[in-house]
Amino acid sequence: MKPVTNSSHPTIRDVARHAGVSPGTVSRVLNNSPLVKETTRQRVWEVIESLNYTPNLIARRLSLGKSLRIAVIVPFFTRPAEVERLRGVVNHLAHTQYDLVIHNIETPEQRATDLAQIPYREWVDGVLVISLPPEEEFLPRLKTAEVPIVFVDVHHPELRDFDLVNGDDVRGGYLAARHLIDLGHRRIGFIGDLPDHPLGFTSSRDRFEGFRNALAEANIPYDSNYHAESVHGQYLAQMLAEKMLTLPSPPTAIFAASDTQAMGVLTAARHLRIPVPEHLSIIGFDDIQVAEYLGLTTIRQNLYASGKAGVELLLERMIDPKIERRVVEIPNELIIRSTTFPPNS
Amino acid sequence: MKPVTNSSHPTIRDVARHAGVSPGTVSRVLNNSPLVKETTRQRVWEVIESLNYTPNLIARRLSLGKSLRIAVIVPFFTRPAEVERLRGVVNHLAHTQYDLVIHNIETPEQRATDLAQIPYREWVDGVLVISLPPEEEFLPRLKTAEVPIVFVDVHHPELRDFDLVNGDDVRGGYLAARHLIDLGHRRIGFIGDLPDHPLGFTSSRDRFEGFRNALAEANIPYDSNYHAESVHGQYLAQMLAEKMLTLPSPPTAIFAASDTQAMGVLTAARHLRIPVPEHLSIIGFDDIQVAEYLGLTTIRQNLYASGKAGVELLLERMIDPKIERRVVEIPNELIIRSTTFPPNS
DNA sequence: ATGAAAGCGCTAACAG
DNA sequence: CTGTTAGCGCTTTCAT
Repeated sequence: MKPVTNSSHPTIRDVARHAGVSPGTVSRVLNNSPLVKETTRQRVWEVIESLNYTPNLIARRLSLGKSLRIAVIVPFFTRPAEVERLRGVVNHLAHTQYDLVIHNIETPEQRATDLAQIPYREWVDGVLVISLPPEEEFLPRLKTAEVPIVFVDVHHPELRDFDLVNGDDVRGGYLAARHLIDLGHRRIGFIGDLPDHPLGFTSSRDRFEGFRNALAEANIPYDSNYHAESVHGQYLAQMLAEKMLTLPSPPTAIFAASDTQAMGVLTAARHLRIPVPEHLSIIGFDDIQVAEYLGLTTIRQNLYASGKAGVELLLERMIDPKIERRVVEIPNELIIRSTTFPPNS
Repeated sequence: MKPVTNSSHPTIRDVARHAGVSPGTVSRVLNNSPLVKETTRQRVWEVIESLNYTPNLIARRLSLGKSLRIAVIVPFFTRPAEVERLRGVVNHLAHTQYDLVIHNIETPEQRATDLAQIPYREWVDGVLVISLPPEEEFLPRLKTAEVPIVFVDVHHPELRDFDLVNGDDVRGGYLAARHLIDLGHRRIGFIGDLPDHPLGFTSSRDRFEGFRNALAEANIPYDSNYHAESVHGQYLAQMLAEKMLTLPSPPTAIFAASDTQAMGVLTAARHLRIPVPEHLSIIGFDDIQVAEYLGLTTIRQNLYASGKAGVELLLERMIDPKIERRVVEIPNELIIRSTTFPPNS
């Protein structure tokens, strides 16, 4: 064959020839084997540098039987929250010999093919799944996968055997509601995602659960008028909020399951000329970048840390698959800014 | 050797044995070679499926002498604008057999090592450089690189030989200033990045150039009081704006070289209780996602399209390195929202 | 301490 | 149409 090989690159054999040693020795030098005479090592290194030789990673991978790659499977990776997690992943991985392959998932079909095939077809050494609950039918395959898999920000009862990195959405929702209740609010609305998201996201549902817990604890009865859900998005949240705020007895505070949706609520208030926070308190979730600009009170998740923790767990497990299973919890934090205030009526 | 090979994977030889053919034939089947009998093809496919065989890409790469990977070198990839470009890249690449390796650059040192080494050490088949002007000393290496390199959003006089995808920042700046001038503004401020950015970004400078052109064309003299620069960032832009707006004769409009900086200007106006747009018009650049929420008038760059165009050029050149050099221009567009208005005085 | 040689899984030239 | 074979560049036993 005549491979379209990257042309003029010297190979390990060239180095060996120039240094008057065997390829094996050069390999040993490259891998810092202790069993090579100091003078030889020197000579080899000199040749390596004069030839500007760099090992071919692909050959190395094949020979080692390792791909030196990890895959990250992430939905809508341009969303602010996912990007921040990814940054944690990318930056941490930059110090290692591992490559990152990003699989962006935007439909259930994509998830199906990627989750099912990646561990096999792509020959990766590890997989990081972010924010993406697996479908039931793939669970068995995942459990018997030959490569380690770590889940970040996915809550699923069947993941008891995997390393996990999670924020506590239930607790986050509780913190948000608690804050409003402590301020004196009793009529509190919730705006979140539909519970049956095609990709099965659970965060909105869990945040709502925490929210309800806090209300129950404060003996505030659940009122379905104060509960609205739609497909994720700022504009739809705005519609829901406008409806809720024109109720005969509107809420004095609204908890949005994400900052994006909180922005929709802010717009609704502006349209209806309801002063925030004087007549309406608003709290979001995530603490995405604009939240600070908007002065939005919110629940912060340390997204960068969660991405970083995910790779760390994965790399450790790749080194030793038998270590005990770990669950890392990334704590949420209430960030009080200027959209929450005691109720006015 | 005893490679930690991905354990139980069948190889091409297993398939061959089970199908009673040679590995070569299996390879031909896999690669859709026309020179294989239909019945054989069928039989081989059956075995492939029953064995759940999938080819080892690493071996394939080594044998082909191609890495089937492309590298993208991008600064601060979490910035909204870069993310959007990346999405164009990732989504377009998902349909191909190529992997993406992301190199996030945040310092000149990182750029130096990555730009210099990637084409060699990493064995990639192509490189996409986003928003990152090369340092002079690396230009020769880039020009003689063995792999195709495409630059997206980098303006540099020495890039005459490369495929390029660019927005026209000068024209964008012109459009922005022109819009303000057409509204009747004469005292127009500019807030942008420092011209000597360590990574050599040129966009702010070019936008300013277009801005000045428009002013000159309208016979508005340049006033250095209305010109302020600092390190990129919302808060610093806010400081500059506050200073500019408390001048004895403050500008009636401000052009910020990015939406992020425009947000700083908005904050400054709010602090100083200057009504926008009645007493102060503000126009930004980029049309990042929040711009719409804020009602910010801005210059839109079609970022997704630029990322996509970048990979397309790259893939085409990888197929045929001898095609004529191309320059794709992604047009800017003035998006008028509610932060610009005729001057009030 | 070093060389020789086999092998990772695949492709492609060559022969038939 | 198909089998055989060499080889991609590297690592790692096994000898010496």
